[in-house]
Amino acid sequence: MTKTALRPDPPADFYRAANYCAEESMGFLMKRIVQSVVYQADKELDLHGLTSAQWGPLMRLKTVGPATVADLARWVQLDAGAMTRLLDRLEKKGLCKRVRSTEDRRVVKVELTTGGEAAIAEVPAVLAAVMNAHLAGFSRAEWQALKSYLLRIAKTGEAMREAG
Amino acid sequence: MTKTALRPDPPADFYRAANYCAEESMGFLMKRIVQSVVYQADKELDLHGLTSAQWGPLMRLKTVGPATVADLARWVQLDAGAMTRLLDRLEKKGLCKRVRSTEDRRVVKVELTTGGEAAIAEVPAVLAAVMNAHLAGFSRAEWQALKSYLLRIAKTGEAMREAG
DNA sequence: TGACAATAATTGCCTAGGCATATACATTCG
DNA sequence: CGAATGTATATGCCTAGGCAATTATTGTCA
Repeated sequence: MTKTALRPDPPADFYRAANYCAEESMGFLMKRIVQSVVYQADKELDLHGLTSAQWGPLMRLKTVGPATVADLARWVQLDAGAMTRLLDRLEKKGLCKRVRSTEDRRVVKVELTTGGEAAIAEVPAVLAAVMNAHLAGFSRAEWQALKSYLLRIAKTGEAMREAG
Repeated sequence: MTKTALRPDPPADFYRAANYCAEESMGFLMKRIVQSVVYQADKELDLHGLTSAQWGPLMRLKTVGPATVADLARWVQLDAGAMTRLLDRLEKKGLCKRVRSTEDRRVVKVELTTGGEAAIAEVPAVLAAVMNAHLAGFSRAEWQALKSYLLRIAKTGEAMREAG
């Protein structure tokens, strides 16, 4: 590793305590946007019997195949205990099933059932539509810029969490 | 109103159902970022006895003065019932107090107490610091661009909600 | 081997939010 | 005036997440 890799960029100095205004805050705006996106997506997907908390893990299973409880919890940034109970609800609905691993009998592999596959069939289309709707008026270049900003911030946040 | 004001921009077509990828999704990234910001802010503010749900309404009271339950609920995008209970907890801690209005005896004005003022004293500094830390490496121009993107998306989302 | 630490999942207890409903008050309209 | 309707807040019931402790299993090391 080089010196620059070890030294991340210093914090910015855009926001000041003295004149802090929520409406101009990146966090505040993003929270509103996320709420709006979730609300719109939920409105569509409720019809398929899925809540906003539930399609995340199912989609993950669809893309990466069977996964452990811990994997899924990390993916949706959820407490392991909460994930256990979320899987209880999903399993009760027959959307996934738990299989105790034979190599390591501590771990449980979670698999998507055919019912689960059917349940999330519409999810990508709904998410794409909701996202596109929120980006009305954006040029492709603006969208790319936005995405790169978000990726950078997410990465910085992740580094902060790892550093403690 | 002009014709253009009546016709909002059509949805974008950046995301497609067929190759939808969560990691590239605006919503997914923003959710992660918000979680990171809230986590970092909470870590600091827990020391002052405040949770992430609690400083929002208190800050609102600080900036706009006494407000009604409905006002506060709208501000933090919360159910009115949830806000009632949140205020119960805040009042029990002595951070705010409810005053039944005399003009309209249905409404309750919520006021910040001196204890509440003290509790949120550090909030703007903490939020500014957390936000700045997440924006490490950003130029002022990039930050401005990001803010304008977020404002546009938030506005579009709000319009969608109003339109139903 | 056997004690001990580490890891995966689960469970209990707490706070917390959404939705429907209840209660109290206000406004409107016949 | 008085019934109907609307509005502000509060309450009950449900789902849901964070944290700490528990259980079962695996790995480590003297």
